[in-house]
Amino acid sequence: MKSVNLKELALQLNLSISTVSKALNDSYEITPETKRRVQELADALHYQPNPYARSLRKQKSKTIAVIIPEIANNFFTLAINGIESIARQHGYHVLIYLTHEDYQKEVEITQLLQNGRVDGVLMSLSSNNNENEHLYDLHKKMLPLVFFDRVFEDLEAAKVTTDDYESGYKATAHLIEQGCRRIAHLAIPKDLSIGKKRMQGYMQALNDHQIPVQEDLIIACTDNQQMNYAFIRELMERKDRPDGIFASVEKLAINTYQACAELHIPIPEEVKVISFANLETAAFLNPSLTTITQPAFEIGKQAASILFEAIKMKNIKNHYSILKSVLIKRKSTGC
Amino acid sequence: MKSVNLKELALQLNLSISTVSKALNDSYEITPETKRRVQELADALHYQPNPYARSLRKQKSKTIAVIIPEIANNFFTLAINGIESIARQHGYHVLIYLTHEDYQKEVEITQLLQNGRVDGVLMSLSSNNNENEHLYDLHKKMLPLVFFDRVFEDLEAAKVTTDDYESGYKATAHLIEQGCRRIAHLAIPKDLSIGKKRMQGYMQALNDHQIPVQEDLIIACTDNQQMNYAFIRELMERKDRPDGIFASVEKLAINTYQACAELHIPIPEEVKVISFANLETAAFLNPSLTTITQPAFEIGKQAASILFEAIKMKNIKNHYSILKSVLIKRKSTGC
DNA sequence: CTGTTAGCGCGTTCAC
DNA sequence: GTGAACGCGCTAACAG
Repeated sequence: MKSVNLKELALQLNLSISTVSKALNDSYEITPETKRRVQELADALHYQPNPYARSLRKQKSKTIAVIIPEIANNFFTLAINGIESIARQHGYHVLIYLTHEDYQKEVEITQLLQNGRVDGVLMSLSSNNNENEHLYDLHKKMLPLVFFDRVFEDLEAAKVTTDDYESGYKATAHLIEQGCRRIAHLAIPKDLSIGKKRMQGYMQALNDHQIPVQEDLIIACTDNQQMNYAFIRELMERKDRPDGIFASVEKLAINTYQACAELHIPIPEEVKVISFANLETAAFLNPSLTTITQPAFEIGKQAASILFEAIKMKNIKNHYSILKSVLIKRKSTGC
Repeated sequence: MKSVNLKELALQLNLSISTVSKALNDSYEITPETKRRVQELADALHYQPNPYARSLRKQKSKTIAVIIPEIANNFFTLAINGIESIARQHGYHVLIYLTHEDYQKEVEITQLLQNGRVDGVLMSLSSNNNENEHLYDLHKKMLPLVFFDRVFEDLEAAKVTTDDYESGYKATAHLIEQGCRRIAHLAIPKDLSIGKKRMQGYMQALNDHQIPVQEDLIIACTDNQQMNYAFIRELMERKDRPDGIFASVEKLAINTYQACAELHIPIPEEVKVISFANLETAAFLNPSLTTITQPAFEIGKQAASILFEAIKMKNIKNHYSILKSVLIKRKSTGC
């Protein structure tokens, strides 16, 4: 507990506290010889400046916050990976907060960060997002803020996403090329930016191929996996069930596989599936699964880089970066 | 940036700073009426105490650190989930650090935490762990420290794990009951506590069933997935290939499935696989996969709870909690 | 019941 | 080139 501080060093060196401080900060007004003496003792005693005293004095915390809806999600874990690596590079620390898709928690968390605890915030929105006053509050505090993946379009802030509209379009077009005509979309909430865009891509692709959009083929999924599963199973039990499925997140693809297995519907012979998926696992679900892989790690890195730039420049950025996803077709290796 | 502070409140209320402070901290020596007035203005101005000033004064940071080897790993994401929920419950903040299985990074990170930045540390060790001086250093600082999953046995500290020995034993015994006689073990490094214990369980089960241990059926895997895959493929290409596989982590099971698919070896007809796995995904890899599911969320919660107890009591605990894993057998639903 | 004072550890004037 | 003094914002001890 009793850690060495400047006072302790000053005492042992017969110097004043401020001299020691300057020496350690390599001030030009200190003799090289003195610097050496100070540095030597500091090393010997393993001196480390108290981060909170320093933060108080410099009004800088060397800490950023990452707010995400959930963590048991490959996209977010990869993104955190990227964020952490950039943060470490800048000598920054990373606080993590989970909203569990709960709007109330999201509000609470943003309020925790209004008091200078962090120098900047990286954020991916939860669904159930009706009001957004808490985001405007953050913005008013002039706290650098970068959205990634699930962004809030209305706010002047930096945003980093993947090409969700384009991916949704390509995914749907791919199924159409495969001969599918009754393509279902397992959709995530429309109040999420990514949900909306993926849906728009889906719709546009159908339109461009003169296939009418059927409302009953669009399944509005939520974070309740059991309900999702029930909906999907119901969908596959219909007489006029879809011949193609565009799943907007990996979990929904997994649910689909399970439902089809239980109903003895062979994939991909009778139903073709394409899904967003970011780690190898999905590829092994069924070697025939076509996946759309997002550059999650890159997104994390880029979002963090933009944040640090904003912190350094003390201004709020208003970029909109869109990174490309990759559509990976796999050959079925049989069973 | 300019945030309201006690001084500001005191000024507007014609009170002294300390009175305002006491009022907000609900001190018994302040009149209810004054408390109300203070609280009212504080609410109106959205006053929030500066966390760093408070930390400096109270020598408490309300922050803990979580150090883990990697995050793209279902066990750790679930554990973080548990940790975060308990931390929030205690009004604590969570800093996250990734070692990427790199010993040097682990040392650097532990050094970052020696200066009072955090009130306690939750840690799961990286492999390549030869020396452990950095852990003794942490311990000497009297910083509450709780290991989870990958623990360091030699240190007097709290440790929370699953029943890895028992799980390894049961997994192997299960394969033996299924008729397997040539059982391979895809092992993680022995310098990890969990690797050692799972291996011991494997060996003991073989011994108890009079099956000789064959060194060439024990594959020493690392965090290099490509090499792991090469080893596994080589294993399955042998004429006398194993009829059962005990994978010590989920990724190795996935590698096995891929190798078998490429070599046209049917699972589970010719090779039976059992693996540690903590999220639903693995179950859908192949419905026949038997999994050992660890209570990762519970481990995170329990580790965090013990840590907070230690922080509160200002003493170092020396528990050793072992939580039970669950072996889940699934029926093959065919293909 | 309220105010004055001191100091947590550090960095930054400003004298000397 | 060095040191004394102040303040970042807050809490705690002591007066009154």
